[in-house]
Amino acid sequence: MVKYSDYISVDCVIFGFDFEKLNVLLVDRTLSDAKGNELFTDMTLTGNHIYEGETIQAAADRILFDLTGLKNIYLEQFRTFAHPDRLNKENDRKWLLHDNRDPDKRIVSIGYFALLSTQKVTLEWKGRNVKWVPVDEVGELAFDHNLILSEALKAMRSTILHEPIGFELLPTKFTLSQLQKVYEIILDTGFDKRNFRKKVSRMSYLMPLDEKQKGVAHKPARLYMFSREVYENTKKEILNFIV
Amino acid sequence: MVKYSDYISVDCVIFGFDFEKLNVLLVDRTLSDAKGNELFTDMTLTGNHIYEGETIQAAADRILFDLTGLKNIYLEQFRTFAHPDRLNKENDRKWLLHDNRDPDKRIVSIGYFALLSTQKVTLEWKGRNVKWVPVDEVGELAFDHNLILSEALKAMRSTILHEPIGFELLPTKFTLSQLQKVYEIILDTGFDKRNFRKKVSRMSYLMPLDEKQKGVAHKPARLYMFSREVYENTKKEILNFIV
DNA sequence: AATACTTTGTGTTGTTTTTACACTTTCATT
DNA sequence: AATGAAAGTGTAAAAACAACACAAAGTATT
Repeated sequence: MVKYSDYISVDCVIFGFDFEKLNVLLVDRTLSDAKGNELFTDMTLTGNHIYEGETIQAAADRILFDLTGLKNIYLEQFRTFAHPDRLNKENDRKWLLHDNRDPDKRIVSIGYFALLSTQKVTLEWKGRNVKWVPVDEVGELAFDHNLILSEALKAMRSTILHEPIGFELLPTKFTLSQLQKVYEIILDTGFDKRNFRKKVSRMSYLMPLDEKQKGVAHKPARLYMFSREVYENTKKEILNFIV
Repeated sequence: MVKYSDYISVDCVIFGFDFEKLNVLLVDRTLSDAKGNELFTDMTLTGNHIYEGETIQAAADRILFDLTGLKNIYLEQFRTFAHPDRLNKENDRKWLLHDNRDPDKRIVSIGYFALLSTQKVTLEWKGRNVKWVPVDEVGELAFDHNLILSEALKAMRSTILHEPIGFELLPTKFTLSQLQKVYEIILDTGFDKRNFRKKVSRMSYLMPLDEKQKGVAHKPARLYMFSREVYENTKKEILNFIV
């Protein structure tokens, strides 16, 4: 087994959009005593240690791959959490002791958020006990994970206003209505359909395909793709994004 | 002496504006051998350890106060640096060994940037060997501090586009021309004076004072102040900032 | 006292962007 | 053949943006 730094960890706030709601991937945490009786059960964000010699970016990618089986998904470092009491709740101390760790040792956690479409993920991957929870239905989490989640949301909302990352929450091919829905859900607002289309039609990196939705009980919508390449070449011209 | 965590540190990128250029506060680092011969000299950003039990925000405030004698200045956490080789340059290893530290131990550094007017600071404070260097004249720095500086600049430019932090680089009372200059220097662009004034006149949190410049060899300009209080109450309405 | 110098402070016009708003088309289902 | 459901499209009024020049108010110089 590879040795890891026991004072640095990475927490990934993995956001998944399912065309209806914004969800976050949470892990079940259950602690049982020696006889197998359940002491408590609650949930955490997805996090892990960093191995010796591993960069934090690589650690975040690894965590993401372990949980979703996906590579090359959008990942952004947004904030680091190092409050000396951040692991100090009663259940957290029990959990750490059970894991032979010193609950009084400060652990620095570097926060990343990831964006993907829930469609892309098979949660049965490696049989992890993880599940999607709508962000507005998340209850009390372990450690300081409610704080980390709310900071991740804040950072993500700020980024989505200024950079084209809405696409990351959709399948590779998507319709304009789906894109509009992404922004409406995340920014908790509504847009006029015609004005929204007028706006995004100015974005040269939003590429219309010669392809339509299939099997829908209404006029099938045209599909689009996001071209990061075109975006990188034109972003100097673009000042305001959505809103 | 208070014990500190030897694996976490805070680096503060302290930006100071002097009405002409954007500067960063750097510290001289000189290593001498036992006989007093100078082995090398170079510069670092301002950073320090975090004491046991101290929050990182408090550590950043402390570093800032130690160097400038100022409290309540604008401070923003922008990124964390934890590459396993970040302290691995030859001079850095010598420096760490001289300081009885293990150069192979990874140190996580949490990056903050601070904004202030150079006018507010007396560098003779506590006789520190620090100085202002224009950001476009900074040479090779110790550790990974060139990377940290450039990431701080990127983050600061991004924030200043979306949040009213330009004021933080000026004295409490300032003129509109000084404010315009801040944005011109930092964004490396020019604005039309009338259009700039039209834009900022819409910001209710920019408060005109019944006071004018004194002792200038030309028509004295009206002074203004930034009201964070008004801003906090009105920011929901504000969508685009400068540019 | 007059003049030169420097920076402040102000308005209009044409262009672009934003906002508000409704109906027809296309497909699957019954 | 009719129904239901979302796609797709244009216009007009309001707001914001970009480009542009000159008189006013003070200090310094003579």
